Amino acid sequence: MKHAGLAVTTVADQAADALRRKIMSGELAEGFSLRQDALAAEFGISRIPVREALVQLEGEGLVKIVAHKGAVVSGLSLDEISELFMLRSVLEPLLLKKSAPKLTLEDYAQLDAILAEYKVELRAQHTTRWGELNTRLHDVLLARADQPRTAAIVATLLQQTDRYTRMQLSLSADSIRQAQHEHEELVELCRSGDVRSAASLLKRHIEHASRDLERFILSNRRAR
Amino acid sequence: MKHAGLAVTTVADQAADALRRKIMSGELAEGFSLRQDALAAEFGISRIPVREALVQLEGEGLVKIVAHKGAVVSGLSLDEISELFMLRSVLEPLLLKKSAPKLTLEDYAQLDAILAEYKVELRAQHTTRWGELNTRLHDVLLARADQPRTAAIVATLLQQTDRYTRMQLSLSADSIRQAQHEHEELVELCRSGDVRSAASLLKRHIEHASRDLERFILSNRRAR
DNA sequence: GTCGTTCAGATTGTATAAAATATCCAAACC
DNA sequence: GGTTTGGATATTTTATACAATCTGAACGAC
Repeated sequence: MKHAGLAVTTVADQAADALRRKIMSGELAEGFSLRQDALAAEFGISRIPVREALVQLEGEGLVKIVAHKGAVVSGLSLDEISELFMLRSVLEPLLLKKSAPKLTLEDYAQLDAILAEYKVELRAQHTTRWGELNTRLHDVLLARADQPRTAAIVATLLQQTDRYTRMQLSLSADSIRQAQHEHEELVELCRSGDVRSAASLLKRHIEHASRDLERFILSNRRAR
Repeated sequence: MKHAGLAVTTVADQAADALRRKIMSGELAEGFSLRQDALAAEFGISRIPVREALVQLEGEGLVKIVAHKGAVVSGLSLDEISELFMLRSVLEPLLLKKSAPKLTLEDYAQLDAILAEYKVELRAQHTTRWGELNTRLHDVLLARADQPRTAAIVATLLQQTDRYTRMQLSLSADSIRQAQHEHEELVELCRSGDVRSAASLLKRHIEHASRDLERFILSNRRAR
């Protein structure tokens, strides 16, 4: 994935990274209008790299550009969110089956570290960090599958669902504990070599998260 | 899908469409270096819309941009091609299951028309048209699934595999007939309401095409 | 002879300025 | 009163001009 690269070379990429972070963190909410000159002024750059950044992000589904009208932070409908989770529930187990047997000791060390930090941050209520850790965990688990295109798609899906997962986690302590528990079990199953069980747990884990989130959104919508 | 829109509003989008067509038709081969000012001169426009077109196409996986080096038509390795077909074999049956029951009489009329034209063009050796018909058939079959994100992903996959499918079809009369036969059976199964069989045939159809293509590429590679 | 360096040429990336387009509000018309 | 047409404003889109970066080859040192 592009934004995983450490040395960002062009201003447009830097702007894309900055915007991506702001959108994913929720600092820029759904439907927020992204005016080019405002962004250019904010970053201290010209509008052309801003435009390119927006085009990039549109490809990732984070913003929507309408010709001669402007760009807005794209919001997902409940149906779309469910669909993205459905896709994850299909694709991630597929990757896990190929990736799990190839995980190295370093990978497991990383996974353990993530799980540990997750546990710590649980008390601190660092919602932004949760999302990062969540995404990172899935990334590491699936990284060894050696299927770059699938991995890229899954990464985009994770990116798009991340916002909503975080929103939900920040308001439901139960969901957090549940996710943490499932993550630990998942890593343990992979370590023990039980790939089939791990894959099916991963599928259930994603479906579970999806159902939770749907319920959360529906109840929240009524409340408004 | 963006390039399905009829009224293209911006020059950048027009350039993207033109480039897309040229790449998919094979007029611009793998690895071909896309110089910005050359393209700008060719289209009679400035370089900025050319740049945006390239960024868009990069998001679709058709070109690869390296900062300060340039853009090239992206070529796929055999592994990547196989991976894309694998993804199609997973996602397309999923869509078909949801789409098939909702297909209208108009849809079937369209499908029949495509099959009929395919049969005619078979004799005429119009390879470019084959690819279009092939993609269109899959598109129509899956259109009613009402899962826009999945459909978008599949559309991109079709787009990227199309080049290679066409290359193979143009050199193997057997493959063409095989595909035609499977397509006809597929439509028939959908019409009869046997969704499960249709989905599994579709999966086999894609896997079959993939195996054929792999063999073709391998033998061709040795020949060089 | 091989390696490192420097410099010219070409190409991409960015900034500034001009053109095209959509939105909004008021005035005229039915 | 409601609808529509016109122009003013804001925003995007494109073009031109300039700066930064890379590539490749010639040159010299070891």
